[in-house]
Amino acid sequence: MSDEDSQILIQLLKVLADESRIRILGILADHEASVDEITAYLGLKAPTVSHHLSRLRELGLVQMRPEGNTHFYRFQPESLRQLNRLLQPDRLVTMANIEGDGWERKILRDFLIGEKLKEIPASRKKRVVILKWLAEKFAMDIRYPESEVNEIISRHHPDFATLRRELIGNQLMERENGVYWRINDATPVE
Amino acid sequence: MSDEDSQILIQLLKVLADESRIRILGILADHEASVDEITAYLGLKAPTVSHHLSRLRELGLVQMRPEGNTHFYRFQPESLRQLNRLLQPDRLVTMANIEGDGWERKILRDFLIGEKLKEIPASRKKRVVILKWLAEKFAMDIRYPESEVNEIISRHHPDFATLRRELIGNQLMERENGVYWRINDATPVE
DNA sequence: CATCTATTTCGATATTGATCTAAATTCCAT
DNA sequence: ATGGAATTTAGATCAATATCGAAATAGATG
Repeated sequence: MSDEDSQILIQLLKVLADESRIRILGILADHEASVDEITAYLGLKAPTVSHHLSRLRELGLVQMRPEGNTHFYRFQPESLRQLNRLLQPDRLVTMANIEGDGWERKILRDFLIGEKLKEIPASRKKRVVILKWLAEKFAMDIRYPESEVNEIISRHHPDFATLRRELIGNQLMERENGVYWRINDATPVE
Repeated sequence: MSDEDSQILIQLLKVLADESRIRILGILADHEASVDEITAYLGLKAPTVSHHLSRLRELGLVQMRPEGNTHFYRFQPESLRQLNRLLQPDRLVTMANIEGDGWERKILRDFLIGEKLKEIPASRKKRVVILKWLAEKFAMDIRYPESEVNEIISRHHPDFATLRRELIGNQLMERENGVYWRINDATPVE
């Protein structure tokens, strides 16, 4: 969904990022026009203009009305409003967070030597990746006393106190009366 | 001015029309980040990320803050607002109307054989170009009787009546009591 | 000073895409 | 039908550029 948004946004931007197509849109934003008329405006050959119009049409930026042999194109202003919506900073943030898991694997490669954690990442995002990996060392339905938690974490990194605290803070585990258990890791906290 | 706008707009769109750069903006819209951190997010090499950041920086989409050896980049939301402004339909129209005169020369090439008009263009815009060329056959400060107007137009095309009417209709000439004179051709009518 | 790390610069490669010519299509008119 | 005009499709060319490895730069650290 935000992935689809991202793809739509990029398609829109790619189609708009061309001087000829921008000028075509400028013409059509003024009045509907035929391929031939646009050809004259821009000094391009008909196949080129046709190609541009077809790309604009695919994304709903323009619409076509055939009349006999000539095709009249007109501008669809709503399409630009959609673009503006997708370009909101918060939309961009949610799109960026797709991070399909390709980069997660890279983080693991970077910070792990076998099962040993080289160091605790300073960046929060990287740290979450490591913590999710660490959480998987615990079974989903078992309640662990603190000593055992420490022991398990210690297999991977000496600073079990920090890591234990981070697991709680990032809601990958929960604690009550000195007993720990793993919880659903579906939604990382913002 | 609208030409500069057009160039800025296209530069902005070109820079944004890239998946990696959009994802970078998404990350930076969330929090400032170093090159290395972005590298990890995207799974790209440092030179690539550096290159993208430099392109984003040229257009003011991001800003850089060095801290020791590492460079922190942050997002500049105002830049996107500028883009939204430039994408308004009416702005697009004014940008398209630059038509520096390149296409006018093309129309003349297309419709003229020497001093003879092959045919009267059906599209209004093309027609205006031809009419402006035709108006130049008349001196600016002379008052012509209709018979002489017909004669002059006839040198270029047999249908002097239509062309004479069009010259008036498009306000390239004026008429009073059967006498015609050329007027300022500064602003074509909309 | 020597080294290590983060970033940038440089040069090369490989892909994408704007544009053109030639040919196919479709509609209109004779 | 045949021819002509407007548009689209197909194929080719050429320029722009995303990406990378190698090398240069600059800051921090011992």
